[in-house]
Amino acid sequence: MLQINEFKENKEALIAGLKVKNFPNPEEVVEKVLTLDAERRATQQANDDVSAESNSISKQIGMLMREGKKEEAEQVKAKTAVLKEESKKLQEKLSSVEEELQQLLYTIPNIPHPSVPEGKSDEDNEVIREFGEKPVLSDDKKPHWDLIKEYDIIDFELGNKLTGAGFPVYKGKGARLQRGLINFFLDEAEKAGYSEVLPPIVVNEASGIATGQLPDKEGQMYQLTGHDYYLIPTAEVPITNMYRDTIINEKDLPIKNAGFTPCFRREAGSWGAHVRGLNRLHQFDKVEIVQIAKPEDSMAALDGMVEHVERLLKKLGLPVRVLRLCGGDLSFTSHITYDMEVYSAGQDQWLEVSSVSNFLTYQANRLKLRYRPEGEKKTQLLHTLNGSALALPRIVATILENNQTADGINIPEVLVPYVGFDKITK
RNA sequence: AGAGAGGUGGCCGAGCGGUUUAAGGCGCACGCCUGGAAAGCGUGUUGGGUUCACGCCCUCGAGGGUUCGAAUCCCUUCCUCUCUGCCA
Repeated sequence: MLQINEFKENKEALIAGLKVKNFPNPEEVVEKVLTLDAERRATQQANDDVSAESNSISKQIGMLMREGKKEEAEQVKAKTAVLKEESKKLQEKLSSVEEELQQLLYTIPNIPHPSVPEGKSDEDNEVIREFGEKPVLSDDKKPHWDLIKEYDIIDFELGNKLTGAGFPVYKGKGARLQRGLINFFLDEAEKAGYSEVLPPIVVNEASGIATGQLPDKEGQMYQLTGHDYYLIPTAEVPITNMYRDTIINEKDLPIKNAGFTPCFRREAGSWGAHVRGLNRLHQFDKVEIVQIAKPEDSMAALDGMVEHVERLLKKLGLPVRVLRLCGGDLSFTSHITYDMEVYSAGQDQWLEVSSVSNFLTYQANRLKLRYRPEGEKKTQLLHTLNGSALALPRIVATILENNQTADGINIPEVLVPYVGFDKITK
């Protein structure tokens, strides 16, 4: 969530930013935050004063007791009743004001970067780069949902039997391709300086709150019964939360981690032709990259992450376009996001395969993730960033569709050592 | 899962109702000493709220309670260790 300081110091910029994000009534909400904060401070101060007084009385009683002056002690004790009453009231008020402020802050999204274009939906996203050749396929080209049946490499019906819709079974060369891609992505991340982690795919409530999935987006996650545990929608959640409640040494920054996990999304309500086959699943595999950077370095770190993802896509030989998301399409917690889409020739569609974002201190504030700048007394919040590098299903779909030939599907050269074959045939 | 023992500062570890303002040690930082170093001596060393600042308040796993006063007593909860059970 945003820091109170941002409201005090950059009120106008903040209101303008909220407008870009299509947040309703920003002026009103910002004023409300400032009012609540002033109330919080006043109440806190009043309560502290009462505490100071009762502390001093208690010490006095202690001293009198030690000296054996019981009657005097009793007399002083009588004074505390009023203070107790007062303190109780103030504390109740304080926690209700704090709660209200907290809840309000939870509803306020992150502020977009100045370069983020205005806009309502994904149609207003800005294409900033395009590269890679679209393949020229014969007229009998097929979408991947036909190809996977033809070559028997991914089985949706079998997944239906085991679980339900959106949980496919990868078989034979399909499974092998999946495993090869994961290793390829992890190796490339390692080469780019990301240190590998393999985190749990089940997380608790505190983790969900810190990265912004909770409160209110629990509908998107699968929850375990009997626990406040959730299946992760992305490795961002466990990896970023590794640094919850920590103060990082400046010399250890930036922190760069990469991790492979399965991801689980309920995707309630989405249906239709554009989500056929591998385009949208309830369980899918993804390699995620995460960085924790000093504020002054985070935008450069973001560029580095985008470059890394672009390099992967180039190596796979896929046609790519890079989008800068508009205010309306930007996620709740994001300051700026670049989406990478690949052109999937069999279905003639651009598919999002990566989303790279800088969250500034928005997550770090909930995470209490800080460092102490050289020579400073106070700690400072860090910036968190993450990106998919990459999400597998749509990459698989595109590889299959774009490399289909009459006698099989060619595997991109860079993957051949990883999968152990260069063609998928019948 | 059952029984028992525990969770105290960067780390070890004392404290079990009032000079705790958390002893003592280790580590770390700075200073003195030294030709230089080691040793020794001295000072500092959780995080947060509020304040121009001094200060004040909160923080002994977390949350409640008892009390004038809680690290200390009571309840709830989470976690760790040992034994038993189960198990890849």
